[in-house]
Amino acid sequence: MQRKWKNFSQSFEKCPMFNGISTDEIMDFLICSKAELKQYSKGEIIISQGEKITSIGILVEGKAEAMKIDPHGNAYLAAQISEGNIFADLLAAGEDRECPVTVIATKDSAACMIPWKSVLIRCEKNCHKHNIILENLIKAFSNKFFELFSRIDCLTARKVEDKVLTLLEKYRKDGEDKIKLPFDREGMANYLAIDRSALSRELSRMKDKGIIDYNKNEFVILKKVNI
Amino acid sequence: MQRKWKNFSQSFEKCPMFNGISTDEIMDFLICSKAELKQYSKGEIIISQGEKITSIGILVEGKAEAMKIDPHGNAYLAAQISEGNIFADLLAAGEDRECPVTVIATKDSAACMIPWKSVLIRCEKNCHKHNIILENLIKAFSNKFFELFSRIDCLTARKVEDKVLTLLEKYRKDGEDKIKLPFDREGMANYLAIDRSALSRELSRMKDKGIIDYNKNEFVILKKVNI
DNA sequence: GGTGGTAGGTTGCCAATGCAACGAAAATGG
DNA sequence: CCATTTTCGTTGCATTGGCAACCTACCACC
Repeated sequence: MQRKWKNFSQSFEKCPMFNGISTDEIMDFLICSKAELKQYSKGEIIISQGEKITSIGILVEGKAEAMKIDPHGNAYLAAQISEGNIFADLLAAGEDRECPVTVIATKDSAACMIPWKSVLIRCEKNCHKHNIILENLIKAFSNKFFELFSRIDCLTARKVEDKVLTLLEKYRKDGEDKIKLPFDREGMANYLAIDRSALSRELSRMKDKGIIDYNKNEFVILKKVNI
Repeated sequence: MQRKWKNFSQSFEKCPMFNGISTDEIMDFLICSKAELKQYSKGEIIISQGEKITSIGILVEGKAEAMKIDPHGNAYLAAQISEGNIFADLLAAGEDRECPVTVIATKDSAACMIPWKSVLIRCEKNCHKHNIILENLIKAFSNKFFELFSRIDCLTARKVEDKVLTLLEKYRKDGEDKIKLPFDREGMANYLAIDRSALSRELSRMKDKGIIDYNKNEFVILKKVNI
């Protein structure tokens, strides 16, 4: 039984949920919490939009994407899920909520599904690692929340220029001039909910005006517009 | 000691954090968790942008607003906090995170500040109500998360018409035609990050085109545009 | 080296929408 | 019940940005 989890120990170790937990303790927890292993072929649906989920998932192998269908029927990318990422966590932790996205495996994948109840309820052995895991999870919730929150800052700016500057500020590391974004242009445009060509145009304009400089996905803010 | 909390029992009772907990048990919890009462005059700052907070707050009296300063120095409203609302919860539950907003009392107010550590750590008495409170809080986290998530759906629509329709769908209750929004026009425009007059214009247009009907903040979707 | 594919810059066009200003209607306060 | 304030709709104007089409540079693969 424990064997199957061992194969994926690397994924578990990089999962923020298990920060500060030894590999052996992780294995103990997985057994104690009655986690299940599910496997998916490339293209297979892991969770459908509208479905109700009571287990949190950890992607232990492969890659997946959360797609959202808008009212016009267009599908667009809501999130990428890589090895070691947690998914469906806030969904399972909520009360009887429908999944707002469809999660699809983009490679052959495996996921570890952990019943939310067994995360929440202390196991009989009262293992104190259990507490740390819950605490880690809650921190992950907080991070996900503030990630959305800061995206909203970008989205509520009324002009492309302001959206870009807000985005750059968000990714600026203290003391560093270079800002490296984790997007290509199309990803950046999607994140900001604007047209790719309009973004390109505006970036050029901002470079001409001397507000920013950039090369591929590395940016520098030259001129503080305001504070 | 317990006296001071009694004055605010109504606020605690409507706080989702204490769902299913009796008033007496709430009082026990507040003492056990070393909660503190803080009072603020109208206009006083409760939390400053950039501050780090380790206690979650419950507004037990008055009213407050979370204001955000954008890069141009404009302040805008990020959230309203009424009696019985929890605030700074995801902030305190995160790790060492700076508050992204400034919280200001808009009336003379009182807040109960509960150290996050004492929510997370089981008290020595191992009171099982403690678990329910934590579970309630996590559900509240989930709700706040999905609230943001669905706002992003509205914000990422490229046209005002789509933003409006997405918003209406979000507030539509199953089986009811009338959709009542908790905004005035200006609030609605802010939520959707568009100009108020542009919203008014578009609403009129949509009424003319027979897509929706409305009266004040009550709306009806007449024509399904798509699915 | 050639070839096909992809990412990203450019541009023209025009509809969408931000902005400002105004007026009407409704709500509030005395 | 009147006066004041607030909310909401309307409109003209200038700007913005979505869309489509095209081009270039770069990369991978043969």
